[in-house]
Amino acid sequence: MKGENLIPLTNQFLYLSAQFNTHMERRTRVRFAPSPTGPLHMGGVRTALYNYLIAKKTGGDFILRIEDTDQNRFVPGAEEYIIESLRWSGIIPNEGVGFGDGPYAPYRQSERKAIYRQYAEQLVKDGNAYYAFDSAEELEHTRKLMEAEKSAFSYNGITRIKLKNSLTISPDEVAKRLTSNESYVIRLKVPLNEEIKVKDIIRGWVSVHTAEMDDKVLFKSDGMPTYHLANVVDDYLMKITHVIRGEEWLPSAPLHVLLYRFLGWENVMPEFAHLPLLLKPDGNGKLSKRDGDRLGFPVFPLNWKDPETGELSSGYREKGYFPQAFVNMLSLLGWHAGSNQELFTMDELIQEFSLDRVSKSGAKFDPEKTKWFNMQYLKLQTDDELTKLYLADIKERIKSGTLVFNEKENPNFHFLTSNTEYVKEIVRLIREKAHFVNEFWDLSSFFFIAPESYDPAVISKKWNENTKAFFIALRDNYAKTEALNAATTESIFKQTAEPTGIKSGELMHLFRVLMVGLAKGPDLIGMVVLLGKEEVVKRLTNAINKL
RNA sequence: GGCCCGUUCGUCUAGGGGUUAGGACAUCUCCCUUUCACGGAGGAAACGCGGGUUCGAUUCCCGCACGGGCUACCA
Repeated sequence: MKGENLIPLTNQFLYLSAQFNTHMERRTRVRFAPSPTGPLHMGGVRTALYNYLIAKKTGGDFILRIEDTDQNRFVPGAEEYIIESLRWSGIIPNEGVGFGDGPYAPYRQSERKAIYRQYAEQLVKDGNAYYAFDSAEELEHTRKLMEAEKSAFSYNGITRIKLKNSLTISPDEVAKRLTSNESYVIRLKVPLNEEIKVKDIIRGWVSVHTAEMDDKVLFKSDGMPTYHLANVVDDYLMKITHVIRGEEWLPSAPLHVLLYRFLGWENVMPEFAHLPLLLKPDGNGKLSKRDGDRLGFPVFPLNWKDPETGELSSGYREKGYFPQAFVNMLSLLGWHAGSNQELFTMDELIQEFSLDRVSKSGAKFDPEKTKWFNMQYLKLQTDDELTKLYLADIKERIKSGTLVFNEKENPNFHFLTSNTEYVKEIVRLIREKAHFVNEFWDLSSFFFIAPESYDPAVISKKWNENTKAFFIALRDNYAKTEALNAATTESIFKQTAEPTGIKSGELMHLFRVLMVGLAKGPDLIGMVVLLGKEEVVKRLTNAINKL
């Protein structure tokens, strides 16, 4: 964010365009490139979001590419999960797996398998890579041996001359091994004594000496490329202009720079931006699946059921979060608009977002603030929208059988729970008390189901012969009234209360408990009016008989 | 261990050579209210440490400490 990086991305881009013809007229193209090894983590959603925002801001393209080069780690359903997560979050790629093919299809690396080999072989031909025949077991053995001597093994410029590869074996022998069925990998030949510099939009220049780098495998013995090769090749082929990814990739960025150089693509190399990590709320370290289970908040956008263990991990969607709240919260984990604004629509995010305001340090995730965000979005909904959501929630509760009640005591239950107007009135009374729509039920179940018990703390303290007499009188007076509206409800209450000499606050409190069973809830008068004369009289009678 | 990255209230962060170091969540107090929330007002709360540079450093530089990431034929 300092020095040269002060120039905003877009300006920086224009600035570069003026200097290099190769950058001229390059349309912004970014990609989100997860591997389908499990459910998409919320940190992944944030990465996707930042990519999306940059694309939209610059009128460019946002691509979803599936990096499934590791056949061993494939998890069924993971790809669909990724697609569904992005869709729910409103982060919609305009090209890629699940979102329609663009001009660079296919977007699944396993389907691009044939493409990578030629580049790996080109690298070998140019002397920048070599065949290596050491088996995984042999290398593992060496690694263990050196570990025992408290040093680390690295396949690099020093060790490669002692290992089994095309640099140490005669060309004839190599040719023989290649044509026979012996398995081999292709490794990058990292130059001996060089400083590799990577320019990162967020961190500035990062440099690493080649002596610290190892000869990474580019092409595996199963015929698949590794991440490094596939990533660079695809980014080049798909004309990616900005690589925006998690910080865990920063250490391998110099390797990627080397690859661009050796492949002759340095002039169209994308710009890099390595995002700070999302950290667990307590202690330190990367936010992981375990933390959600342990601390009771979702780490994933959607529910996920592990196909092997059957273990269920909860998602923001199923917990009742609005996708907009989820995205808004995510946007602010590591980015700041520079103003005091915290609530952003997606359009506003597109407008305001820039990579040079992304912070460098990891952000501890705060589940509490996430709830606050959801409440803010709840407030933004209309009564009608919330009614619709509440109705759906009730239906779901009935369907799942989590809602139990006495059918005889509540003959109107099904009528009430499907009465849109009635439910809307309830929503008006309780909406301000909730952070989530799924809290509505607990805040208002008494509108559908008459109380069967009464808060004992209040009853034992305030229920006596005098108050009982009052409520009998009140019941009778209400029964005699035409209808209960706010005015009559209140005036009759007062008229009845006055002669008793009991504080009306006390009586109100008791009245509430007799109506709903609890010592808390929405406005009492509003509640009574909504329940209606008949129901109020019935509930009073019930209470008088029971207590 | 090695390499790389980072470090402002408990948390997310703003800021930046001279500021009463700002905001938000959480927390506390008060107000609103029959209650619970919501809302409003206010409070407590931070520049990791040591050296430089400078008239002056939280801000710039260097060390250290601490934290994190990477160190696979995983991404």
